[in-house]
Amino acid sequence: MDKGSPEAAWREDCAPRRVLELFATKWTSMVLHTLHARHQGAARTGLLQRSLPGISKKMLTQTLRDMEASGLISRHVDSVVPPAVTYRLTPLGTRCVEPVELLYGWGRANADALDALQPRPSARRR
Amino acid sequence: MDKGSPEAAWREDCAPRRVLELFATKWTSMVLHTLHARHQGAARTGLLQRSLPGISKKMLTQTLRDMEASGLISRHVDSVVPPAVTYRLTPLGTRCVEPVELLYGWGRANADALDALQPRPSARRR
DNA sequence: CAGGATCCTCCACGATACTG
DNA sequence: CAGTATCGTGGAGGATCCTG
Repeated sequence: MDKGSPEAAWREDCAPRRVLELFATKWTSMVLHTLHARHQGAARTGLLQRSLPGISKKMLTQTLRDMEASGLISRHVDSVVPPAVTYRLTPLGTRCVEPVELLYGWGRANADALDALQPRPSARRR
Repeated sequence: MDKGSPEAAWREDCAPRRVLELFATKWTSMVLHTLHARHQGAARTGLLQRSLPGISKKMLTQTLRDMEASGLISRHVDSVVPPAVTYRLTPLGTRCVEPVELLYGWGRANADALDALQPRPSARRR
């Protein structure tokens, strides 16, 4: 592990940085939060989609795929006839939930302050 | 689109959700981390850019603007002749650092597991 | 029900050049 | 040094149809 860079900051491919980039997606953190806070760490695809207003089936699947590849969740195919797929938080993912929940809680705690400041998240001047 | 579903989950415009979307950007979390962990909560523009390999001047400014609008940081113009602008974490921003640092720490702690799982962050197969 | 395959839109992001 | 303006691009993200 070469950490000798004086001022060179963290390399672009270091693990923490890749983690932060993992969450630089629209749905990753919200899927994680929903899975944990609303479904005790396990839920089927349809339920997840219903729990995430606005997400498209494509993005749900894609996000779940990425999270699975990152070891945050695991995929379980229960049945066969009408496919019943359940996603569960892995131990790794469960440990990762804590920071996200803190961020979420921070948002709730400061909702008023945030509402007062931000007129609209997407309303950027043109 | 029918709104007001009974189990419609969290509304799309609730504060926590907007917070998570705030961090669904490439640089927000990294600017926050850098500002806190490497510069004790205050740094000038140039230093920030040098601390964030790969960021463009445009994105730096834009990210800083958004963070300022969200109350995470404050902007201080020190001099006049050669502009010397310093950005500082606000109390709000400082409290927000904790979750991000946890996420960052989680990445460091599980770097090996993450490296083993993820072949390449940008190499998405379809 | 889960999710692949397609097509398309739009904006996040980057490179460059310019101002004060 | 800090910031803006402009332009171009990739790819995230959405809608729709189709499969087992």
